[in-house]
Amino acid sequence: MAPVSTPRTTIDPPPGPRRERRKEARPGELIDAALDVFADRGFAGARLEDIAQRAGVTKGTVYLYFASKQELFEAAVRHTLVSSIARAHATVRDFEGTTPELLRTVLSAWWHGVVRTKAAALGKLMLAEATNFPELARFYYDNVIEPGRRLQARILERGIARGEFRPVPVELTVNFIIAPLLYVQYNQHSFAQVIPGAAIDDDGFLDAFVEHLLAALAPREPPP
Amino acid sequence: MAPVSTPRTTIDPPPGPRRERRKEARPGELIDAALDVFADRGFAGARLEDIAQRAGVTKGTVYLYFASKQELFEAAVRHTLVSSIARAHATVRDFEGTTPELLRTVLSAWWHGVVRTKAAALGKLMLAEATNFPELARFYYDNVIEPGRRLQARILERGIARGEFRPVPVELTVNFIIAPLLYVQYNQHSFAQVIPGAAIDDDGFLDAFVEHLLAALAPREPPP
Amino acid sequence: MAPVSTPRTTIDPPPGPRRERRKEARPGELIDAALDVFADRGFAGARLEDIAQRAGVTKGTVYLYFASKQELFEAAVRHTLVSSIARAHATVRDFEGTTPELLRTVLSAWWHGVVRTKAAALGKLMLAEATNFPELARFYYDNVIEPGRRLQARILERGIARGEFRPVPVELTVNFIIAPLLYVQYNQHSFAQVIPGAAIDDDGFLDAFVEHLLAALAPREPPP
Amino acid sequence: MAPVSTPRTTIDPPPGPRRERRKEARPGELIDAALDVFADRGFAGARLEDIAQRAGVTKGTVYLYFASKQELFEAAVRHTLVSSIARAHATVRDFEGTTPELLRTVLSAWWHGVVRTKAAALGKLMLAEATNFPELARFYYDNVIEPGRRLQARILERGIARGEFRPVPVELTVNFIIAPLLYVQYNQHSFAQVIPGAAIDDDGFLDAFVEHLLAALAPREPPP
DNA sequence: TATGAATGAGATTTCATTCAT
DNA sequence: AATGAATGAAATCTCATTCAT
Repeated sequence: MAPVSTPRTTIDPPPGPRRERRKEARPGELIDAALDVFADRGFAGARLEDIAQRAGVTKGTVYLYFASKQELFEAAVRHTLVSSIARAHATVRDFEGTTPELLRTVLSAWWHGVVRTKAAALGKLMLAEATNFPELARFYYDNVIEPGRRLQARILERGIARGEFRPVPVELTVNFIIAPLLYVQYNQHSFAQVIPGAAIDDDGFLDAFVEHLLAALAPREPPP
Repeated sequence: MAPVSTPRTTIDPPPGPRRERRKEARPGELIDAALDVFADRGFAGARLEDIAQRAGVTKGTVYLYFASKQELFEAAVRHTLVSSIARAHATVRDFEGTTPELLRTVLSAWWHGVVRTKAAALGKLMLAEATNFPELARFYYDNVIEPGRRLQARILERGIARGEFRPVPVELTVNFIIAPLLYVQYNQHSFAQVIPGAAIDDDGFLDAFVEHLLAALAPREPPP
Repeated sequence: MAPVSTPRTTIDPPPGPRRERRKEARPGELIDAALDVFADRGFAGARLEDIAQRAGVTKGTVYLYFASKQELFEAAVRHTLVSSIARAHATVRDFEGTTPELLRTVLSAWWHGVVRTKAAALGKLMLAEATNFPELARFYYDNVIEPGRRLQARILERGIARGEFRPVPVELTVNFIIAPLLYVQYNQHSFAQVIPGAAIDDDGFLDAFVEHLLAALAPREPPP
Repeated sequence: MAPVSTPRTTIDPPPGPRRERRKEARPGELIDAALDVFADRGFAGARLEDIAQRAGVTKGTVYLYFASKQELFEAAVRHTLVSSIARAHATVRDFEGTTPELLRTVLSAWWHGVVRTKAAALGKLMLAEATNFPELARFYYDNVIEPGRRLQARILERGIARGEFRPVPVELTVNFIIAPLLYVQYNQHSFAQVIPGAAIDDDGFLDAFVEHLLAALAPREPPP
């Protein structure tokens, strides 16, 4: 039962020019490559060499842009986040329809814009490395998890206030909304990678989930 | 579980009492220690030295019981999950009450018997290492995830058949049941370790969740 | 004009047992080897591998006893010093003869006990590395240079007080006493190593120097 | 001094003005910077990057003028010492005053023209690197040390011959003249850099030393 | 059975050197 | 002539594994 002891397949170098000067593009390319490898193997399991190779450079080059493996890791996490946080909030603020519609819209955005995106890998990565990188974990928590929870909380409160949802304990219910999507997201970058049957790609997932949620949140009929 | 070269994906019955009973006291301590450290730092990040120290022995001793770091890892995973699965299935088979009660019983067992237990660390660990240990991931999937899902599916089907639940897409709905508990379980061994506010200890969690589920699954009032 | 690009002559391992357990002796052996190599090549130029090999172990072993190259360096300097400082002071305190005799005695002790000893290498080494290791330099200065100067100053003062030496500016004159011996000491571990003619082994050196000093310090004949 | 493969151990006359005059401005700045950094950190410890930066260029530029770090090192050593040697010899040959006056003149020239000059750094540098660069050491020895010693020897012989000095063993006594000045020179670029109290700046140094020497060399009063 | 000193392969990191621009 | 991004060899350091005791 061998671990994937790194499929050290020596990839043939791309046939392009060997020394390409890309000062502008490099950090981004490195961060992309790093995110992939870190998400795959974890921080300790990722080798600088693999990251460099995936970015099409040699080990030394990485150190022109990042002072250490750890700094590269943090840069990868931070950079990937920053670009995907802002998007979500705008949606809620200005929404004018019913709250069920709002809920569906937000979850759909997450499902289509994150869960199956590269940025999704970050979730599992941070979950796995939180204890090793407490400060980074805090950063992630403050900028992703907390805002995400607040977003859902606000939706619930809106629905309750408008009589579209029954009164529920908001903080707890937030978990029931967040968890299933996260579950799929984690899975996608874990078991689903190595066990074909484990993937939950079903396009009906989102519809079923929204339906499930709305059923759970629907105001109770007053007894006649 | 002796190191065998033929990969097995389902669990053998626990081995009858053999001669080497004394020999098996040590491995247990090692496995406990290993689980802690692996869960904390991941496979690559865990140092044999730390594991040995936590078990109160020296590095060399580990090799008297496990041929390699990897075998120790696999043993820790296998050993820890052997026990708690079969029990649950029996519960379902023999349960005589209503399905809502059954659901509550099973989730309560999970919540009190796993989520806040040491074994819970395993979940996050396997999630993080699945891509590095495909065969172990398969083993875990076959023995934990799949059975767990089947268990929930059976409950759902029972409820639907008895008219206690409305008809829902079973396979998808299973996710909505599993995910919140897993979410808490993961959290407990990740962010909650380093960010005080992140823990979800609320004792009301289970009740609220069951209530939430039952609301979502309740049969619809027939239109008058 | 090639540098001695490290005569990387792979020394055959000594025929003794390959894994020898010498916990007690190791640090000393390593320090000895380190002092040699550092004195030869300087801190940056010395390779851990060379030091380890000279001590008859492998690289990894060095790290069982010293946390880093720098710590090994500092340990080598400190340890070698400690053992050779105390000796000198005792001599002066209890001396009962004339001051010229005392001077001869002290210089002779230095010449025979240090200049041609292994510890002598330290002098050149610290001279070369002082700017790279300020704290260590301070330690060396406080424990070797300063005490050495004070020792000579005391001798001068004794001689002047007893009318055996003419009055001279003590602090400055100390330099004229110390420098020639240091000069030989430095040379021995520098040019003399690679240029045969550069060695100053002459056994007459010490006698000539004492004679020279006494002439310089002799009280002037009062004009008749 | 062009890089030649045949090692030469004595200095050629400075090359007549050639075509590449402009090209030689840059090397000068580089050599100055190199001398500083090499003297500070030693050969192995000096980084091309630092040298380049101090010279106000980038690393790549260094290689337009010197084929390697080592060649730069050799050029720095050679270039720096070319100038000041010949001058001194002329002084001795043509001096017309008393030998004590000659001694004072020569030592004064060294003190003011070298010891506190940038070139002084070279001394410590060569002392430290002699064992790493045997041929360069030989070059330095033949062109600096040996001539320097011969110079002092000639002065001593002149004094003895003219009855101004008492008969002393010339070769040995040379050491007693050279060493104190070298000692100060070394110090200036070593301990004095990091330990304020260690500097020997005293302007009385030279006077005291000459006085000391003359006392040691003064012809003995014939016993009455 | 247990130890822990020792090993050595492999990882990260540094930096002299190259070379396209 | 000059740059500076990129390379890659070599150094330091880590740690799973071995083995004499």
